[in-house]
Amino acid sequence: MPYDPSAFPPFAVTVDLVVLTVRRHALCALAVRRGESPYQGRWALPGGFVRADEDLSTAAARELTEETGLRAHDPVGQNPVAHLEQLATYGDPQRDPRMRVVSVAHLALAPDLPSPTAGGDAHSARWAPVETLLGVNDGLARDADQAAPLAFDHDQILADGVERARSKIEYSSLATAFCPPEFTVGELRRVYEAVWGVALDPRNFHRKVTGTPGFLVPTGGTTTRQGGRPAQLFTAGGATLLNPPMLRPEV
Amino acid sequence: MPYDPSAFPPFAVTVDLVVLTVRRHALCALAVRRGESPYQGRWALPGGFVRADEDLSTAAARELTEETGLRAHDPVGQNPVAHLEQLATYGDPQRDPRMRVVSVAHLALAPDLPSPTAGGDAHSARWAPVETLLGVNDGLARDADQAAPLAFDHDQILADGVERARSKIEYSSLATAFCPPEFTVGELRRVYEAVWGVALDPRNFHRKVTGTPGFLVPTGGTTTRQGGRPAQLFTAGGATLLNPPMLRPEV
DNA sequence: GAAATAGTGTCTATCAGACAATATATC
DNA sequence: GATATATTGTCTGATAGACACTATTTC
Repeated sequence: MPYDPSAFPPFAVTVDLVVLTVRRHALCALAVRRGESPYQGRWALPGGFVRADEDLSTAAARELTEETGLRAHDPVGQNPVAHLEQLATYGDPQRDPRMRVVSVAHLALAPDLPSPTAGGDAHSARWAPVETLLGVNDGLARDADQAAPLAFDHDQILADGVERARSKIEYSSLATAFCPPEFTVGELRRVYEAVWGVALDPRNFHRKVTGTPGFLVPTGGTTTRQGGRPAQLFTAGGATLLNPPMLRPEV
Repeated sequence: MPYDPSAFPPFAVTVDLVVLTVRRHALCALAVRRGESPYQGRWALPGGFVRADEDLSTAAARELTEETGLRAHDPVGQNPVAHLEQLATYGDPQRDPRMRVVSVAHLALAPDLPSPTAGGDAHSARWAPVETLLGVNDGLARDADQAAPLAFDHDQILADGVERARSKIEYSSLATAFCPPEFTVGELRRVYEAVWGVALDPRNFHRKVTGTPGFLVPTGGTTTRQGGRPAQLFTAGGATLLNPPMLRPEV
């Protein structure tokens, strides 16, 4: 290994965040409008530099809190809690026109929030459906506010994050990260439907999730916030891996 | 985003490689002995600096070729071909005592090679069973050549790479990356057995893999290199995702 | 009562795992 | 023939998906 600490090529290291939530039956991501060049005025993923004494996951959690007020895995949290994990690292030499920047992308899954906190140093921020941000269907899905692709390689990062979320809720209990602390089976099902973009049979879904040990723990309470017959309330159980998995329907 | 190109904290960026193969019925990883401080004389994963004009995957492929002679995904390769993918990025501020180094670890899966090429700048190199390198069973599995943990955080990186390989062969055709271009169902089964450390029923395995469309393509030839009745030879089919998956037996 | 959502039960095709039986090589 | 591996077939229990039916709320 050619370690020569005095002569290594200098890199900047950033973290970028794919923050996903489910709003109004759609999978949405947090986007911020860039206030400076390059890509000034374009939408981008939130992110920022890793500080000199900071771990990558610490930097990601800090950016998440700055942008959304969410805490990552806060064990004693009064604050809303989000799931946070490393996604992938992007280091094309040309990805930032100014200098060599390696970005360690992270994926955050959060329950529906009232409205984006345009905090930190973001010029403005919004939740937008991932189809809108990515311009699926040859750009037809982009609306007036989203005519252009995301800045840098953030389209690719967002697409990778969405695919990670879509596949990971199959074999883990991660879908509960999109739900408030207490939720019904129907609310959990609507999360799966929004993330996958499919319709699921409510009866089979109910049988499946309540029959998987450790997935859901009934709180004893009920709610009727969806209308109709009152539904039992659950919290996420300790199980993180679902066996057997909840498989995406074939297309 | 607080981009200030003139005042970003400087990082060194490296790639480290988890190169896995199956030798003598055991899952083995490539380790190199460090010739310099820190961790001089200790075993480590192969790796090196990312060059100033080089993509991360390019750097990983270059290191792989330097260390093993393997080419990553060579489309017109006479050379042996390996599967190469990004694994995860490790950036604890203390992981290298000399300076801030962020390492983008990659995972390579290769067919059994004659012997490690002690090429590049590695002092020496060897294949060792991952249990030996990781010292499972409270260190009892480490032999005389492997009394100490790997250098830096390479124990963690190796463990993450092994777990990635173990889980990924469940739902993808990646196990064929451990096989030569032509292989039998029995050889493929012994790959699964070595990677997972379990025994699989040869009859159910055969029915499963030959019944999954696109997984295996018969070449028409047969071989008897395992003894017993001649077995059909196959090449890897185009399918990359296995549906339904090949599930690891419960423990 | 109509409509909506929650929850249970039933049927069927498919699949995983256990294992009998046959095929074809080497020793 | 003994032994080893390959390959096919059979049986059984679990599960996914389709869907009938009941329960309990709001309008």
